[in-house]
Amino acid sequence: MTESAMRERNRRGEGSRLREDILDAAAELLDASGNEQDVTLRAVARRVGISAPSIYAHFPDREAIVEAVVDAAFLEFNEAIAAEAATETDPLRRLHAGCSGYLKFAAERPNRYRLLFQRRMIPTPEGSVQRPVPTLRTDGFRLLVDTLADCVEAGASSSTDPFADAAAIWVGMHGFATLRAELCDFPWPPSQDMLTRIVDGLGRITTQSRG
Amino acid sequence: MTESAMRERNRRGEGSRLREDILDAAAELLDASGNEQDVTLRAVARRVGISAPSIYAHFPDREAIVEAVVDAAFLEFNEAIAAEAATETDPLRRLHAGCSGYLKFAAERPNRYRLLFQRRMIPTPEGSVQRPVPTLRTDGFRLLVDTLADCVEAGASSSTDPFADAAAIWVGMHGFATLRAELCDFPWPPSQDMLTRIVDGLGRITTQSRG
DNA sequence: TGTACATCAGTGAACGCGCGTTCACTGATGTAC
DNA sequence: TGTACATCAGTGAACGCGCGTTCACTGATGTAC
Repeated sequence: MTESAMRERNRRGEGSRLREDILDAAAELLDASGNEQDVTLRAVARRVGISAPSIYAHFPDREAIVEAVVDAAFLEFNEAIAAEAATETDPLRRLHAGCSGYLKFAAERPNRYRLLFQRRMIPTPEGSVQRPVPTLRTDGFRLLVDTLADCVEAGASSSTDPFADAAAIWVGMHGFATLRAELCDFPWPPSQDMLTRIVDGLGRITTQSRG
Repeated sequence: MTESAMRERNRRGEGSRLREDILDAAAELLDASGNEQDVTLRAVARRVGISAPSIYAHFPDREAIVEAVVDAAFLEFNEAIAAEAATETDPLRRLHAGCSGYLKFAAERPNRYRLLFQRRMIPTPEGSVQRPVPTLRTDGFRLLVDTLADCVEAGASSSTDPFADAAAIWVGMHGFATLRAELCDFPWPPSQDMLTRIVDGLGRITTQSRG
């Protein structure tokens, strides 16, 4: 990856392509280290093959780069789950498929996943108004609630509070995704086993619906 | 906390008291910031009220301080859970009490909790032997497995694999503890509700055992 | 009881490092005439 | 078709900062005689 040697100046009007390169480099750095603090302006610049100040044409500061990487990661994450869920039509199978996509994303890109839900919150400056959570960051959960509601309607779940039960499933997924990444030596049951335990146990899946 | 002004030199033979002060300061810094990277040698020294090089009499490097704080945190954590569990004799109630202690610790000292299971693993130097996980770090889980096994014996759980089901409960606890700390704005169900969902759902608690 | 001295518990200055950010600049590129 | 020039896409040097770590040191304190 001697990209620095290869990179040549963008042509006129194509300056914004550098923005993409910066985001890609930042995401790669994050995947490699898992530590947000390692995504420094200078490290990103080195990886892209530009000088550090060049970044300021596209991002106001270091934080803005990371923030953009998070948004991109959420987009990928949502798409990965939705794509997996879309392979099934039966609600219960769709629920499992979506959750399987969730775990797959977390297993394949653990550091990217960490970025989504384990990021240190930016301390809100005193007196400032709390920014609302962008819908981008809740799409995955909404799909989960809807799918669980479909399961109830289809008689596959006895849940009386799909929102709360979906929250419980999410909690289980997240716990598994993060602990498995952190404690590789733990004798985890097979991923499919664990998924079934979590989804069926927390989603109040009725026994007879599992043929 | 103008401790720096108050601190005076230890008497002869009491030099090791500084070690405790350093650990306390490091733990406090961590509680305040939640970011392990903020626990710098110099910040710790400032908080204790000593010069930075003084630390080297007690710790070989910065990493060793954090490592010692982690051990101390695990000790506290295990004791908090065991103490809560010890308030009950009925296995199922003991299971709930222990898990409640777990969540309480995580809620009261979220940054200390993060240190336990969300710490970036130290990349093992090439060719070095992997250190075995100290029992200190698995005591909590062992208690969980044993208690769930007691529930099975008492007829309160239909689990056929207490280890795997305990792992699932742990996963749920951890997911709830971390997500709740990270996403304060999410409309979480009450903590007790969530605990019941997780423990009963993943621990295969039989309906009739819940009076 | 007095005193020389070893030891203990630290200090202060300095090192080189990588960082975020600023500033004045440069040189290629497209365009107006 | 040629050329002056505005603009674009960056660069290079410099700033002040806090960091981990090293080194030679200091001054109080307890102890051997």
